[in-house]
Amino acid sequence: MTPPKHSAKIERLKKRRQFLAVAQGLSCARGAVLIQDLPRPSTQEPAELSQVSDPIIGLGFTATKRLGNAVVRNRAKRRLREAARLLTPLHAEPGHDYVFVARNGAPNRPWARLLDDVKTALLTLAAGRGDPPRPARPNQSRDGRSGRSKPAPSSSR
RNA sequence: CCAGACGGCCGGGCGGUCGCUUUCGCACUCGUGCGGGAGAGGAAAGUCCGGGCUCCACAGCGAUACGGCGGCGGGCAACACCCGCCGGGGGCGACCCUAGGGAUAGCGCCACAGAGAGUAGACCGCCUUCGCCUCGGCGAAGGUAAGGGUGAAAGGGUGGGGUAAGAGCCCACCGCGGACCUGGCGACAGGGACGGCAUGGCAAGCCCCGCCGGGAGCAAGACCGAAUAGGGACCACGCGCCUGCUUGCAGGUAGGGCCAUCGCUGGCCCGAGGGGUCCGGGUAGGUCGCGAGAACCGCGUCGCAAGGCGCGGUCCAGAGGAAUGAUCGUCGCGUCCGGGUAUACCCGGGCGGCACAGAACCCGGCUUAUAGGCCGUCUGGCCCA
Repeated sequence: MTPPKHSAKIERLKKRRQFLAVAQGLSCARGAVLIQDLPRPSTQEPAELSQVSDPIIGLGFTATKRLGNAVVRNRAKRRLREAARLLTPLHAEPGHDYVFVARNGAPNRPWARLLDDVKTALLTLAAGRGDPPRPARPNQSRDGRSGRSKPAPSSSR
């Protein structure tokens, strides 16, 4: 195992407000997972914030009802939680909040592929190349994103 | 052995590695570490009934409205549940199904077809009389409702007598109603003097009868309670001028602001406050509610059973974006392919094959979903003895 990049404390996001806030940040979809990323709102004074970045990573996990019944949703979130436990010490940015959204295939995608999905998504976000948030009440004009420099999503097979 | 009926049970096993929640013990740098224990279901589901619990409302009784229930007896805290029995229907049978009170309390409805569908009716027919006439029919009047035809249903059925032809017109049996008798706690069953065909179906159309029923729900409810804003009390400081008094308040005024701008006039508003300490309401948030119970497991006993009683033993999830798992190996099962000879069976390999489904305050039920498998009792066949 590679040594962790940092030893940031990990917190769980628990309130609906927190999830809605992170949804305003960058996002990146890879395979069976969509990850949203937002720098943490500073709870300290600006002077204190400037010295060292806030050493906390916030994590949240979501699965919509579209994915399946409660058993399927729980299984998807558990697998994402396990993947996040293994990979966030290596690839996540301290001082950021992440929300892992389960997509189709999250409950039964081969474990190695799911780990790869999470890893590449985290790296893409760390490089600041995620997608901007969708408009709040969208008509979903899908040509609005066509020109963006987004790598083709790895086709799930 | 085959086909089937009913009842009960299980619903992946084992082992690595890494984790989560909680509890106990021990450490210490006091929130972490180490060790031990416990940690989803038969439906946790749907949220359809019945309760516990909490808050709100409420003198008692009756009536009305609304909703629910509806054979009888028993069980239960209670029920729309369960058990046993009765009536009706289905099956060769084991068994299964059954919204099963009232149609002489009243209203309403009975499509289509048909002459007629509920104070019955007469299309084809049948019979009598009369008339005409080509002697076989036609027409008119009347009597009928057996037969045909329509329909889910045609105002009892079958047989006989009777008659011009017929008809409960009369008779027998069946059916129907039924005083009463017998058995049963009862639903009901058996018999039945007598009546003499009057009494069709639908109550899942309205309704009538009997019984039951306050409302909302753990987001119930209780407690703690930050920042900010607002409320109250007290303290000291300050507050142009006038008046009043209950001596810290009220009214007026100088002054200021607004009504697009300027002048005049008019209207409205401000016209003493800020600071400190304390108090109470309340938001975010947090804690409790929260699991020893109509509990579970044995044994005994009563009961056909549901279940009751007695004795002994056990402690059995408590999360909160929501733990109870993730992953790897192996075994088991299923399926596909190839081979051994075709069935049975065996060997090798593949599988992104392994049910329905996740506690959310807690119990008792109901309903619905469910791959595969096990056990028991019974029924109908076939073979052997």
